[in-house]
Amino acid sequence: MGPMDTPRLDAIDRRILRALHHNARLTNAELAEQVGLSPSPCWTRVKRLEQAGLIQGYVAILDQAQLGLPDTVIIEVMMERHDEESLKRFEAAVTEMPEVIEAWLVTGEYDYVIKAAVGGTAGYERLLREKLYRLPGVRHTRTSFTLRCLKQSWTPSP
Amino acid sequence: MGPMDTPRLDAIDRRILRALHHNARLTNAELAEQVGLSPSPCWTRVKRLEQAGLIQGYVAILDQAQLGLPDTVIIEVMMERHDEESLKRFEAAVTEMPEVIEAWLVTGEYDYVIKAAVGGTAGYERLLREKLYRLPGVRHTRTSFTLRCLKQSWTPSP
DNA sequence: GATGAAAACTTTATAAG
DNA sequence: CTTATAAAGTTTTCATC
Repeated sequence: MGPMDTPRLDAIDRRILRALHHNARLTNAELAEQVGLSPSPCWTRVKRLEQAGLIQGYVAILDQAQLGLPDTVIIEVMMERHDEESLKRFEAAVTEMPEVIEAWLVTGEYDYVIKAAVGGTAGYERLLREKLYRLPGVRHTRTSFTLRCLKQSWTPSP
Repeated sequence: MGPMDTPRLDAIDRRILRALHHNARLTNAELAEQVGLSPSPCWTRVKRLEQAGLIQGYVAILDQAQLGLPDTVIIEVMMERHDEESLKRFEAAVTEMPEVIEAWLVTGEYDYVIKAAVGGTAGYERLLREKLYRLPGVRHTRTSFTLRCLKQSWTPSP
């Protein structure tokens, strides 16, 4: 089930990836038709792509506004101390927060970039004051509120 | 098919969302078992959640390294001019770039935040010099290379 | 909400061209 | 690769408790 050595991708593989990236619930028959193959080789290719780890999984995309968290914020975090201990604790805590959608260790002026879903400025303030700033080692943060999403993909276009 | 008025979510709805957020290819029978319902009411709820727009879609998650774009960068962009015309052209161009995974209009010092997948520093330089800086109206950018992903979700945890 | 049943379709495997 | 076959499982609808 883990990643194996990278297979070369031909045009049909790319069409399969694009189709499933767009709709993960296509049936094999529908997919085969879309990519111009008969069902049986199509099925073989999908299994090969899954086993090669190229397809990592299938997820449902939910509406975060209807889940009560309509606003997306991007928070950059600068740490005071950079010892293993502080960073590990910070990372573990951030990973556990349900409003955190994405978190990266990055190069540059700041140490981490976090994308979170919150309910307005009140929800943001709560996240910042009650959660992030209570974690030891946080020196400074800098936040951008998102106003509009221009593009949201879940992987680069195949 | 579009979003309707928000239904209240009970505990079972949340379990359905969590399960499908984790694996969008569960069969209705498997899902029903996981959430403690028999298949037919489970199926009715899923359809209701889809029609309410709470489930926006189902996507396959692909391995960007195997697609030839192993590195993720976060690029903040400051514009020179903020007239409708310049912004529209910029947004249209960014949206079309296959390496751009996500792009937001934001508040704060910069105007846009873009997440892109590139092949190393060479791929990044190409994106910046051959694509982003050729767009009219771009004054300045500031990039963080990501070193490690701590968390990657596709919506906040239900 | 649960259950059960039936028809249409899907998955998965295999065989043969 | 294609077409064809077949068994097992799944979806979807509908009737009934």
